[in-house]
Amino acid sequence: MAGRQSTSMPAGNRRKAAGPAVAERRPRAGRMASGGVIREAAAALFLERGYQSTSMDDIAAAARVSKQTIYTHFADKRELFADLVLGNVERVDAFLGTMADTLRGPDVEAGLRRFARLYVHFVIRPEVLRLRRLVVGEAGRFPELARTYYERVPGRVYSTLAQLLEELARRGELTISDPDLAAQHFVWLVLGLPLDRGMFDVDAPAPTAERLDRIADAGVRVFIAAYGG
Amino acid sequence: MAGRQSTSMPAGNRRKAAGPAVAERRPRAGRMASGGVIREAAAALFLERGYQSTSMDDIAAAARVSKQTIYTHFADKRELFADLVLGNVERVDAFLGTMADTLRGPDVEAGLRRFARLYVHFVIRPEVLRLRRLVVGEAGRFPELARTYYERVPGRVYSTLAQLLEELARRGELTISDPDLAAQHFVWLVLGLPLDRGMFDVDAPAPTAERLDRIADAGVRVFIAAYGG
Amino acid sequence: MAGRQSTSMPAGNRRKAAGPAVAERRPRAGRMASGGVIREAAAALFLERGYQSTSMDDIAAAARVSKQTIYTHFADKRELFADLVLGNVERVDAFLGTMADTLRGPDVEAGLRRFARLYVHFVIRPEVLRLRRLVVGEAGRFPELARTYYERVPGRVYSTLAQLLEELARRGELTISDPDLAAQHFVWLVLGLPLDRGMFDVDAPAPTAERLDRIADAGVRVFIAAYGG
Amino acid sequence: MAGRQSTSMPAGNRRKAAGPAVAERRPRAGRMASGGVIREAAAALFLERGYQSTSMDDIAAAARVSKQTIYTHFADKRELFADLVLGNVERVDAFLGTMADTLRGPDVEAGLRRFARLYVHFVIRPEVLRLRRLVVGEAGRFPELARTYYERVPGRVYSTLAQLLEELARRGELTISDPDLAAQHFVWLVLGLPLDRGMFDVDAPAPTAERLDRIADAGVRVFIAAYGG
DNA sequence: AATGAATGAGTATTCATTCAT
DNA sequence: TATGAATGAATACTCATTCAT
Repeated sequence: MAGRQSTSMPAGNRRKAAGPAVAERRPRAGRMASGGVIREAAAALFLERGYQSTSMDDIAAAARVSKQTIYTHFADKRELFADLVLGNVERVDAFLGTMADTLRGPDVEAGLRRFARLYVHFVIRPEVLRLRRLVVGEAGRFPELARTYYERVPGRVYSTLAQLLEELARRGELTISDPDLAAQHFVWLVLGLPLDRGMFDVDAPAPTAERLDRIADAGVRVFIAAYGG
Repeated sequence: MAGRQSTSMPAGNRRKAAGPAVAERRPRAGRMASGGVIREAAAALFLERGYQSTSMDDIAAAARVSKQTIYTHFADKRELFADLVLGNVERVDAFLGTMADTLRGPDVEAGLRRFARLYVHFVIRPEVLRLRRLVVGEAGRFPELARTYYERVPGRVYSTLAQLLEELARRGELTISDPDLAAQHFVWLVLGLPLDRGMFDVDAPAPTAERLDRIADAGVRVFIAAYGG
Repeated sequence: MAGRQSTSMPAGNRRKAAGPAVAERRPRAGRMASGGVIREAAAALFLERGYQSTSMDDIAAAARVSKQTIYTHFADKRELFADLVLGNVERVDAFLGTMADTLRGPDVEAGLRRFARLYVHFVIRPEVLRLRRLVVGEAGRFPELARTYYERVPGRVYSTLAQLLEELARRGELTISDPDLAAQHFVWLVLGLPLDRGMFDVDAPAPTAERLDRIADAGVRVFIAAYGG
Repeated sequence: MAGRQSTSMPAGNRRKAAGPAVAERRPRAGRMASGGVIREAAAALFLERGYQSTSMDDIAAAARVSKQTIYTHFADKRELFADLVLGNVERVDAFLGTMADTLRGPDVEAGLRRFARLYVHFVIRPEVLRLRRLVVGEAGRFPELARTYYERVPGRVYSTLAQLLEELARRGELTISDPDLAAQHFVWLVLGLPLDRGMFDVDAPAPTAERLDRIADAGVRVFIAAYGG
């Protein structure tokens, strides 16, 4: 939004007064970065309004770019959407690293608690919830994309967690027969309540950090009762 | 929901298959019952294609009714959607009753297992998953509706379960300090894995009954380890 | 206004008369000037059929342009209508200049007679009457527009006339205490009869030039009897 | 509005036998008055929103009557409109009588002044202006109706006035060669300004009674200057 | 006389995408 | 690389009118 055109001309009647000289033009600062600008504009709009309610015109306007310029960078609307959904998958890597670090330490339960808290706070962020809603809601239209998102984003957390749990089991810190299942139990004990609520209640204020911590801790307690020692 | 049309044809592409004779047209008697027909047609299409991808024309065609007839029964498209989402809420009652029955019995763990299996099978049905995806995906456009759905459908299961667990605790069969939280733990231990996967993977074949049972049982085992006796 | 299309065909039903070959289609060059074409087509149709009875489809067909092209040039139907009503206001300027010239001369009554004849002929033209009917008829829907039209078109004539009359009074040629009122008397003595009839009788043949001149002269005679010397 | 039909019997309900339980029915208080109720509802809506913007549904709702009941009383929408426009023509008679009375008296100028005031107040009433706008605006769709309205309503005033003026001229009170033209001059001297403004400015507050009287008096003064003695 | 249900044609407006420059 | 102009098909919703009861 915000002060959208540097020219002082009352936007809208540019049509006729195209201007004589070409040099005078070029209002856009960076010129080249269109791709990124478009990507960001599209992402913001998709997350805010959904896929179908966001038009290419909206995106072009938000990116301050002509519609055709979008098509220079992206084949079609689907691609723009796929870019939003899968474009930041690599960011998960960072989280995966932190995850391992968090879990490490002499006190297993404390480690699990640290990770549980980290994870629930991460997932409950509004933009993550919105993306999740978006992907789920468009799963009918983009089945492949939804599946891929699942594998690449939460799926990688699950499998990494399973590996780490298995390691702890091998070290005798936990008693686990099926590490994948155990990972699922851990995740849903911690995430189930706030994530489910968050998916349905759009306008609800996010739970407070304290509440999230308590939920995480309670989940870990149950997990330890079943898999501890 | 309910078997909407005895014909197995995927409503909507009738246009081409107009039939051989023109005389064959107008099979509908002329009066009555349109409301129900429309409701069912709309429900089927919404679940199949989503809200925005289903047009009023599609619904009219599927219901074999003129478009305006839809508008005599429903104020607008939103109302038709709300009808799908909240129109069958009372069916939950039946489930709630069964639920209580299922839990009853001398062996607590066996009761929980029966319920867990019942619940997971219930929730994993394709039409339930589709409705869930639909509501979540349109939560941005229909926040109130999504919230209401949450309260009336899964919410009622949660609170009923919490009551039943509390009762068991009072009878000394379980050790529970926060029944609502315990109910959430139970639900997500059992449902988390298949529901999460089901939400994202549209085309995936439903898990086999055996697999679901095993998942349910495993969840109950963890629950008992934490809350048992 | 402006002779809009040289073809005498009643624009709009070209569809059927598509011509023999398919290659013949798309006669419009491809670019440019659409704005003007649309404007003219819309004006002609609005004047002929009225606002509500003219559909955007009609306009698009008459302008030989796709419907969406209309929307790239004009925000909505209202804007197209406003363009017709206020788009040619500046043409009044020409008339205002002529008006002053006409009135000038040694013989005041002769000058008034010249102006009266000019004015009545100007106003009684079918397209002016149609526009007047249109604006009045849509005054309920476009109150602001009707008010503006009144101020900018007849209103400017009235006030210019008042100024000129005041000048004549200052020179002792007329006796006028309230120039605005005198201008109104002049205008309605001359215009009242033919304009009122013209507003109601759509199909009536326009009065002959002689009849209009006689009406104008008679009006001036009354005016002079009251305000002369 | 007022019961326009002199027959007190409900048009034609003999066809069917009354049936056994006729007394029990009668949900509507007045039963018979549907025609009138519809007429009034339609009139109010047409005047408020215009012809095209008033739907038969609107009228049915406002009259608290089923849509089909409207069609029992009126052939179609046009007839309902014609009824509004021409249905109260006979009221002009009352005005015509008053008009003659008003003009009578020893002082001609005073009589003309009385009539001028009466007339301008009559015509400037909002509902009269609205009807006039409506008829003018729909003159394209209902040319015959507009012409008839003109003849029957203002036209009768004009011709009656012409007769009365001619009589005065015959009595030597005025000097008039063309009574019809003189009547037009009178009418437009008095009405021109407020009627023209009133037609275009929908929302404008009606002129005060004093202002209208002053306008009327000024018009009469000009008329007398030209046609007096 | 009155109704509730139904209809087919039509309303303004929006869409993702392509073309010539 | 970027654009403004153009498009055809689709969108939700409305209309005056008729049918069977």
